Amino acid sequence: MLQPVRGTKDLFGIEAVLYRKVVDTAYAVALRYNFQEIQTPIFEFSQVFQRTLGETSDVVSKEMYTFEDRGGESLTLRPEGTAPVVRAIISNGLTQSLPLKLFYSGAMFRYERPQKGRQRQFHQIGAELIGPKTPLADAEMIALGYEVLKALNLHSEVILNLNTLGDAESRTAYRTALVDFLQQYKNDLSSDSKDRLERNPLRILDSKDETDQKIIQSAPLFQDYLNDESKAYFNQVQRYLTDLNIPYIHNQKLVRGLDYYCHTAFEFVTTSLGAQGTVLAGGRYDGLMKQMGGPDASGIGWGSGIERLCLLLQEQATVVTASNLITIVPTSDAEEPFAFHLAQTLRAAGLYIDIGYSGNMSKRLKKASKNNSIAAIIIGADEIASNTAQVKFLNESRQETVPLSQLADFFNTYLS
RNA sequence: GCGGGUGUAGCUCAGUUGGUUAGAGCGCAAGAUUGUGGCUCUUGAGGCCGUCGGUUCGAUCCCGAUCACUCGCCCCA
Repeated sequence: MLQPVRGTKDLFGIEAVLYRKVVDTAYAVALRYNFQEIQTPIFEFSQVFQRTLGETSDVVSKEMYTFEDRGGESLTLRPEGTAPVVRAIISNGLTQSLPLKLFYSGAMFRYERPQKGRQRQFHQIGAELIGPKTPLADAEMIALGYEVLKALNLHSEVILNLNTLGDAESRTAYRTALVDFLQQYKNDLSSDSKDRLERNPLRILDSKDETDQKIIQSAPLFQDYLNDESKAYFNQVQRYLTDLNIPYIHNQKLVRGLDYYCHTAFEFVTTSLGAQGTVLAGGRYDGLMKQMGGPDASGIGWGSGIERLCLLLQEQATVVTASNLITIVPTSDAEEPFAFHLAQTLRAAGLYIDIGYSGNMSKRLKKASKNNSIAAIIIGADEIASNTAQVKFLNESRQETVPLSQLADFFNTYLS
């Protein structure tokens, strides 16, 4: 059996249509915010991800497609979009032209067990705003995400979860307090959480284990450890969102898995995709650029899974928009050359033309119905002799004779 | 990476308590219709019953492994 590689998928038909719709819609919205497109290579030196995402993160420790090329370099298929974009900014000296607003779409790769809404090769749209460190930037990025979802008519299916991870100082203070607190319950924690206590204690906050949750209830709260600056920053972001009427919930347990995040973190989440409910997510990453060897510029960005968006679009039964297709129906094989020539002429005039290929006339008309044509142009010996065509409107049960020379104008007028 | 479920036609699914040529509906193709689609009727094509191995005189069916899909965990988009 010729199977595609595990966790990969062929895209065609309605799925391909939806995929394109998502990308085109998102880019059109991003353009209104003055985002420019960027395309980075599909793979990078492994260091790009290892150094930035955090050695203990799941992505780096078990999910990367890493391989050695023939020159002995360790390369990795990109598991996410932010690190390559930041690398590209440094590589190309774009740090001279901050602020930058960049939009991308493309394939990402993670070696995971596939599930609904989770593939090994998946595709993201994403946006990064690099330079300004102001709550306005955070709010603008969230607004962009919201507007993209809105343009796809998905905003009502999704809830914005918002949190702050504070600056480095606040986070370190809280982390210490949390670990101190959890140490006393160490033996009661789930095995996953015991592990997390070492690697990423904040993650324990959103554990699904019941016992963990009970313990967490009396744990110290992040907001009590935020310094004034972090608090003020987050308050301002919230004020902007409220002012823009973007609904959200402050989810104090929202933690993001990658090392480079700080301050604002957000996820648009749906309940209708099972365990993979996160549809568009991101956050602020102030230390990333410097960590990668660039200047100390801050940034905020998000990524969104195109496949997940498409699943949601399918669930709400999106209607395929009928194009204005017209099918030319030769009454027999003898009229095919003439019909082909006519098709080319009409296409050149800007019309969408298909040809009914084989069988008797009945079959050819049937095909014109099936491909959703608005009309059939019937060409037989009589029509050729009289330089006319029979135009049959397929959803109006109406038919009229039109001179061949006027066909293009006839349809262009009809469709306008 | 861990645990559960499922694999029969392009799609949705029957079925065989182990026994010649494995079924239906939809879809596809041809015809009924020598120039008129959606409805109807007739006919046809299409399956190594996911793959490999074991048990058996004989396996699509029982057993094992493997692969894929799926649900949950982990994690994320």
